[in-house]
Amino acid sequence: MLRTHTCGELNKEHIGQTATLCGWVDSIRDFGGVTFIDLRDRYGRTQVVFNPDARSEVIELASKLRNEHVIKVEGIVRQRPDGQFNHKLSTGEIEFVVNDLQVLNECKTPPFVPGQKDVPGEDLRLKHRYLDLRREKMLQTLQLRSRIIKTMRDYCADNDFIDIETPILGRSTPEGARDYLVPSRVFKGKFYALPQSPQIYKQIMMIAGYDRYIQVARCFRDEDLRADRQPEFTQLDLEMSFVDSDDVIGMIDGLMKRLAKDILGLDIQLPLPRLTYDEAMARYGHDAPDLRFGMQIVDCTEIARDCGFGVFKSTAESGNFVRGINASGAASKFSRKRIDELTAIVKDDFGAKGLAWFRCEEDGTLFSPVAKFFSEEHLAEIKSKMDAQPGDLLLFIADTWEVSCKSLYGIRKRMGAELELYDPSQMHFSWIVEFPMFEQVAESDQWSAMHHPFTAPRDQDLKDLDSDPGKTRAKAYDLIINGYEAGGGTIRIHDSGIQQKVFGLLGLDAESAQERFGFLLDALKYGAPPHGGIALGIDRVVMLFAGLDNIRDCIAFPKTQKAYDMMTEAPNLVEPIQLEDLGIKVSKTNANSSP
RNA sequence: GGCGCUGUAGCUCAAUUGGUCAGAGUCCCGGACUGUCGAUCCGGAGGUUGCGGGUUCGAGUCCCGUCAGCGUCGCCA
Repeated sequence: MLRTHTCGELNKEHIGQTATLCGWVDSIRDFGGVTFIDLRDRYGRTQVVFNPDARSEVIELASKLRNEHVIKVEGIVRQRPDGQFNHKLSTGEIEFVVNDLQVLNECKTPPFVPGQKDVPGEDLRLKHRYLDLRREKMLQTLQLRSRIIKTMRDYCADNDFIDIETPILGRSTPEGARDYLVPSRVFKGKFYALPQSPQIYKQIMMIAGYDRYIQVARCFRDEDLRADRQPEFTQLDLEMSFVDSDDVIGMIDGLMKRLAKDILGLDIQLPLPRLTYDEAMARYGHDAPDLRFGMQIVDCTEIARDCGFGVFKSTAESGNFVRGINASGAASKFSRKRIDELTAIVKDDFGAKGLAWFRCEEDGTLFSPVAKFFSEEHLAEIKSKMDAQPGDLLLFIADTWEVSCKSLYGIRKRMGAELELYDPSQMHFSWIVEFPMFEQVAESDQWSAMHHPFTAPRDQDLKDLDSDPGKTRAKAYDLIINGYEAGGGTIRIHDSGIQQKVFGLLGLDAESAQERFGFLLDALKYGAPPHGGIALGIDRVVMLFAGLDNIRDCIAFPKTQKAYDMMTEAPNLVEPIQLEDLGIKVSKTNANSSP
């Protein structure tokens, strides 16, 4: 080792000792005579002092030091003078007096310095990620990530889970997200697919008798990115045999309790609250609601049915819904202009036809541009149903169930943040359960799997599989943290007969099901135990535990919104010979898309 | 693919309604300074305002296109 200690290690216990430190120059304070340098590494910062009585070569060399040079210093640990302790540093009671200095490597003038107050633009950070990762915040987040994953692994190991790796080069399966494909050189014209998740492999492991499996698994989905979505991401993938929903949920409850305690020092109550899918949609308009605040959706369709406002009345009469939320105390904070902005959002983003609003005045009356279409009685009914108090703002969407859900969810989410209805550091864990097995494919009588085609229906719903597929509820559960889907799982079908039936409903005939999933269907016939599991989005969990608002900041080398790696410039062109080897001819290139 | 925000010095940002608006801090270069820890002080260098058109007497500012980053809808079993 070039060093005897790290930059976060020395303290008053070491006073008088000689030591050698290595690190990056974090800042320089040159007084002509004495010069101070903060030396930084992963572990901390140590103030390094160059005194005027040092050897002249050392002083000469020190005067040439610049930010981010990598140096090695030998010297003596000394207590700082009285009143000059730096309580922000773990090493703040001592300083390191240099006898000898060696510049291990210089640093070009960097585009930005890790210690600067203002965070540089994200494109610059991604291009020079090696500099960005030196920033304290990035270091903390990646350390937090490491601790979270370790806690997950420890917890699973304590519960007899076995960690098994599954292939990255797999087979493309229908449905789901777009696959990332890898061409085969040997089988020209054929492709591997990178796993969207290790779903099928872990089920096979159950059939093989490895009754508790986990994997910290990299997953790949070629879909458009979001703040909480990257093309490659990491899951804690977990599967158990001889279990039902409650067993898996209970196992994850325990994991969340341990994570909250070990990582955040929080005590959370178990069992975590559960909400059915139907309740979540009715109250919050979404299957991953942020439950840190109320502002629940209220259905006013019945009042609307016989009111004088044509939009409301016709909506109710056509079998659609008039629902609203009470933005408590928002009347003064939301000007006419801000309401217009909300209206634009629900129209543009969710296809709503409009946004009706009422303001509850000081005297308790409801003011609204459309109030004139309502009788006193109807206004009173609305006020009572919405529990409107003076200063409240009521917002209504009259539309289909789907549009009203999306719109009100969107508004609620925005208002909750803007009105500061919750403490951003608060953590709320919950489960959404009893998802529908199927959802109707738009404008057709075709069904698609809400989760995936191996999801088991609830036992009491088996009878509906033939008669009323839309009514069947699945043994599916999503873990929600602060309005984010942090994980989701299901109990799987372990009966090949039921599996065939579900495939049938999904429009997969026996032949094509056999063609695509034959190996799984076969395996199910060779003694498959009842089993189920879950996958947690580790990047999202880290994001939430770190209090961040995007997962790029919890990933060492993330990609941009176009799935581009600004540092390595991937994806990129390959040599013609490589394509030739693969038997691939590129017919269309996007010359405009740089670089 | 749609909608929106952003793009000005290496970096972070500023620049009334289109009119000495090319500016600050920091970084960089040179100098001063023996106790700072966001050191301080003096001096200097540094920009074709992302790119391409257009409107105008005049564009960083307005319009159109385009590129990039971000947010979002679609999409993500």
